[in-house]
Amino acid sequence: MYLSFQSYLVERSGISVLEFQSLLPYLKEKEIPKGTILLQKGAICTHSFFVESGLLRAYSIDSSGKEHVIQFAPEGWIITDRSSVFFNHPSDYFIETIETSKVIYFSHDFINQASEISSSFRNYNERLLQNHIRQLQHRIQYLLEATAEERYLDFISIYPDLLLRVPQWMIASYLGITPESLSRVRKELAKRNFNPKR
Amino acid sequence: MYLSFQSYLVERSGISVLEFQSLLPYLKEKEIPKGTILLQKGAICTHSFFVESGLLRAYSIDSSGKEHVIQFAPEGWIITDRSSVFFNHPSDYFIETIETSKVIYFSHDFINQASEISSSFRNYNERLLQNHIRQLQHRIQYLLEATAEERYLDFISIYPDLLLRVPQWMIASYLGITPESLSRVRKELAKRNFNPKR
DNA sequence: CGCGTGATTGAAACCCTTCAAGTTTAGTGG
DNA sequence: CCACTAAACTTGAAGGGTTTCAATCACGCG
Repeated sequence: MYLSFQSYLVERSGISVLEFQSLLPYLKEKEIPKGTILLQKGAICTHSFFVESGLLRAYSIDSSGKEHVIQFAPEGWIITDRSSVFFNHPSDYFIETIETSKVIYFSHDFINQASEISSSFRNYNERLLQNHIRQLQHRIQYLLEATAEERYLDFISIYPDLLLRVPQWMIASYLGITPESLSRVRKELAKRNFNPKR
Repeated sequence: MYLSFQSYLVERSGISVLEFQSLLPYLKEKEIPKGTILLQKGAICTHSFFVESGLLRAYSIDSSGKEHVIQFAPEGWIITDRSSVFFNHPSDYFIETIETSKVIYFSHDFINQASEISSSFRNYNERLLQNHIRQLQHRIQYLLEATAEERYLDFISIYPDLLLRVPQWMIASYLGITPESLSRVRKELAKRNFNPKR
């Protein structure tokens, strides 16, 4: 059952199968029903989650009670509150399953141990961090520069597969607009003969 | 002249003075006049910049020609396009001196070499990355959740010292609003007897 | 079948932008 | 040190994009 995570890591990080096997004690796998909260705001995030199947999201709730989606994580993605894990701070957000999902839990110890025994894993982990920064930067750029429509087009070009799986109001939340606005954006695009893959 | 960078690194990263001395070949220092561009959009960012004195900023220019400030870097800060350095991609933005500045240039080789000879430097570097992620996440949260006024108040609580040194239109650009809007926000705050340190 | 959640649509309100003046500030050369 | 100019900041009025609120429609699930 860890096979998917194993082949993922072996392929991406260059860690060997044997090395991975030695890390098994740091892992646990769970099947999580749809709508389950894996991380509560205010709690310290002790684990990161690798999604073997299903779909998760991270979101915050602001002072006026509105949700803001921070990240989606379909199969093959990792989702966590890095800052909370790394700095041992209470988390600012929630992590929840959007679909029933098979999830691998791994702690910071896993990463430390893996970095210890495999320098290529250490490099891989840094690549992950750098990539995360790149992605956050991209999102900031779009929030500063782009209209709702442009942000939506960007979203579907990056995550075309999520269009069908994520409720529209969550996408709106990710884009920083209301569901009503997204609906109007889509209507406008349809009028101009735009057709996302569906 | 490298003393400030040396004591900064020794104190923060736990690298020893001797180790730092051995890294000197990877460093160069320059005095840069105000308004000089250190990194051009489209160029590959080969160096990071430690600010010994003065003030720099990173900014992008969008398709309609508008500037968007990504980061300010006063003395004691590091400014760079991490993604460009790490992935060898053309940079999306510019880095420019707002004031005449004394700047230390260091390449990725410096970081690799320092990580090689000092595990505490390696840890420090990861802390830097994690911290960067935390800060970007915070900014996204504010762009999604907060009004112009809230973003401004957040800005001056985090960077009170920059208020006096950075032209207002650049702060507006950082906040994602027009200079006119920021002016009105400030007027509104003044009317409500709000007084930033000045 | 009916209920609840999500999506759509309309109208009014709101925040912020745009454009177009003015005013202030800062820097430069005489 | 003043005069001049350019840049930065302010202010007003009009406009645009997005939100809010409310009502309606569509659909999946018990």
